[in-house]
Order: sequence, then C-alpha cells, then structure tokens
Amino acid sequence: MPKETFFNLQADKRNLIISVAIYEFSKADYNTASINQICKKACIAKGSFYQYFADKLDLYVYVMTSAIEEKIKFFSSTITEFHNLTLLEQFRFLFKKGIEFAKKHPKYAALGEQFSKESDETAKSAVIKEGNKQSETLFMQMIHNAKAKGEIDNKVDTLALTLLLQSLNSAIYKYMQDKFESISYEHNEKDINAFVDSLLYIVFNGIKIKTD
Amino acid sequence: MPKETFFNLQADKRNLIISVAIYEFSKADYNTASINQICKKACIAKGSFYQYFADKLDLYVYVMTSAIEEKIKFFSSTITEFHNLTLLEQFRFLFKKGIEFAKKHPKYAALGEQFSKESDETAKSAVIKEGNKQSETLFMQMIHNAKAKGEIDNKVDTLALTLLLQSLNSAIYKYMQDKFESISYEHNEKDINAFVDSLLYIVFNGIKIKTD
DNA sequence: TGACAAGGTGACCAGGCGGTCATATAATAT
DNA sequence: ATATTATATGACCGCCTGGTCACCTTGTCA
Repeated sequence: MPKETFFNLQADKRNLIISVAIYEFSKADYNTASINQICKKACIAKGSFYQYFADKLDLYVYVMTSAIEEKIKFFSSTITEFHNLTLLEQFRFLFKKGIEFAKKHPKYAALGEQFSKESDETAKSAVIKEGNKQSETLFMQMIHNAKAKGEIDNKVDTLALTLLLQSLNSAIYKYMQDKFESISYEHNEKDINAFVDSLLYIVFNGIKIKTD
Repeated sequence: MPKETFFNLQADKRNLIISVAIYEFSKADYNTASINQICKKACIAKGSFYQYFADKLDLYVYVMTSAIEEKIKFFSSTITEFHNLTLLEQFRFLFKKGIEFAKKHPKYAALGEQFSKESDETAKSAVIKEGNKQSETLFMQMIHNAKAKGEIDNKVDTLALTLLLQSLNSAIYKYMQDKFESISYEHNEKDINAFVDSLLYIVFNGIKIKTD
C-alpha cells in the first residue's frame, strides 16, 4: 500500500502518477518497467516517489489491484439481470462486457494482459495474494448452475470448459488488438461481435456435422 | 547467426553454452535474461561470448529458431499417417504430440512458452522473421480440408476455430505445468490425456444438451 | 518572528547491464 | 625458431537500475 503522503497529494498529481505508472507497467514487464521513467514522465523527483511508495513492488501491486477492482466494479454494476439469462446469453454477456471494458478502459485492459504474461514470480504472487481468482470461480459456478438446470450436456467436463473459456478471453483480446491497430473502433465493432458469436457457436454446438 | 568461431568450437563446449542459454531464456524474458549470467554458468569469458555471437539478439534468435526447428522435426517425423485420420483424430494427435514433445524436450517447450509471452518487439519480430506462423496455417489447412470432406459443420468459422485451437494449446501447457509441479510424470499421463479428450469433446460436440 | 512539521529534491550509492579491446595464449605454417 | 593466425581473457566503458539521504522549501501554528 502507498504511504499516507501519497493519499495527501492533490488529486491531479496523484492521478498523473498513477496513469503514468499504468502506461509503464502495461508497456513492459515488471523488471523492465522503470521507476526512473515513471518519475520523469510524472514530473516528480526520485526522492518524492519514495515518499509515496515503499518500493517498486508497492506501486506495482497498487496499480494492478486498482485495475482488477475497476474491472469488478464495471462488471458488477450490470450483473443484476444475470440470473434471468440462459448460459449462452450469460457467456455472450460476459465476453461482450469484457470487450466493452477493454474499449472503455484500454489502459486497464492492457495492464491485465501484461500481468497475465508476467514471469517475475515475486511480482506475480504479490498481486495474487492481494485477492484474485474470481473469474475462475465465477465461470465454474455458472457452469455448475447450468448443469443443475439441465441446460448443458453432463458429459462436459467443468474444469476443461472453464479453462477453455479463460483461453477464449485472451483469444478475443488478441483478435481485438489485431483489428484495432490502426482502424477506428466503430468500424470493427461488428467484426468483434461476430467473432465472439463464432466462438460461442462452436462452444455450444460443437464443430461436428449435425444429424438433425 | 553465430559466428564461424562458434561452430569451430568443441561440441561439448558448444552444447553447454546453448543449454545454458536455453535455461536463461526460458526462465526470463529477453530483457531480463542476462549475458553475464550465461557466461558465468557456461564458464566462458565475456570476451569469448562476443567472439561467438554478434550480440544478445543473435544468441536469442539462434536459440529460439533451434527450438522451433526441433519441434517441427519432432512433428514431421510421425505425420505421414496424418491424412488417414479424421479431424478429431488429427487434433487429438497434434495435442498429444505436443504434450509428448513438452515431456521429451521440456526445456524447448518452456522456451516456446516464454517466447509466446515475450513483450520486447525487437526480439519477437527478429525471431518471427526467421520463419514462423506454421502452426496457424497448419490448423487452417486442416479445417479447410475437413470442411471440404463434409466432416465439420460449415457454420463453424475457420478463423475462430483456429484461434480457439491455438488457445487450447497454451491451456493444455498450463494444465501440464500445474500437474507436473512436484509429482511424477507417469502418474499424471492419464489425467492429461483425459483433459485433452474433455477439451476435444467440447469442441466437437458442443456443450448444449443433445436431442438425439 | 520563530519553531516545528510535512513535503520536495537531486546528487549519490552500489550493482548490474550489454558491449569493447588490448593483451595473452595456443596452434599452425614456414 | 620464427611468423602468422585463431582463440581466450577480464579489466574497462558508458549507461541504467532501484534505492537512500542530507538538505531545501513550504505551510501552519504560537
């Protein structure tokens, strides 16, 4: 956690530091990201930085957990209608919400993507200890409920489906990044939605020729 | 490409350097991996290293492309029987071959996994330029053939399925890593095969309740 | 006005990095 | 025995890193 001094800062300055840090940590992994660069871009002295944060890890954990909290907040705000939906609708809803989040908060999304690649174990576990793993249990619970309701094939392995869905998340993100490189957002919205529906079609119907 | 001096080296020394480099580059990303450490562990002087390789990138590209070549060699040796198989059997074959490869050459597999996370664009594109993208086109061709043969549902989007299958690859790798952390290989072989089959069951049959 | 606290600063530290180079050694050819 | 070539070496370079600290500025009370 940042020191008290940091929270006593003017909001403008505080926000600048955080947004610079988000940029730095989404651009490069933990070891490569540089405190010196963050200080320079945020126009603060090195010494000031260490009056706000205990060390590099302190800032990293703070920024990452903020992004996670933001995402949870974003999702939970519209999840009330959730139990009325079928599983297909729930999945589509989640994926589309995910895309929406990435479009609304591209910096947080990039941060999350960078975190999922992070190979520094110290940095990784420091963030995870701070409270995570929600998405896995969320998927599992959804699947469990749908099975109980007789909505999906009992032969489907819950864990396998969970990992599959998590994989799809990053596949969608990669697809988005490719599409969004230099073209306008609006223009690609249809493409991405179609891509999500294609993935969901496979997951629900399988790829085998149907007999009916 | 390494300099001539490197290839004039005794095989033992050459292999030691390479295996140390493989270890270093599979443990950490391109920027974090250290030439100094490689020299120390391979018992060669810094100056010697730069008589073998032009720079860090030279070694990186050499090691990565070696791993890719090794994997291609491993696959192509047993792929003759391929056209007799159904698509399901082909996919199962590929995934199981992948697992086999990771078990036989865990260091190459770890290297590949690290590469897929690499965020240094210079390092990444230097390797890709050296010849890659085979797996994507392989999957696409397989799907295309299967569609022509009427083996899979035409409503399935080829690109979506390709990205899905690539995602599954890394999902399987993660599952393996979890399982293999401290227990014997043999003991988990059944688990992993079952996991692969669970994934393939979903991909082929979908998760929806069947009417037949 | 003076005292005390809180915040801001950048030179400085030790250590690591990728990369160089003059020099030393070994092996070969004349 | 000498000259020539190929290889081995580690001190050294400039640069960057995360982190420290003595000093300076600012603001708030008395």
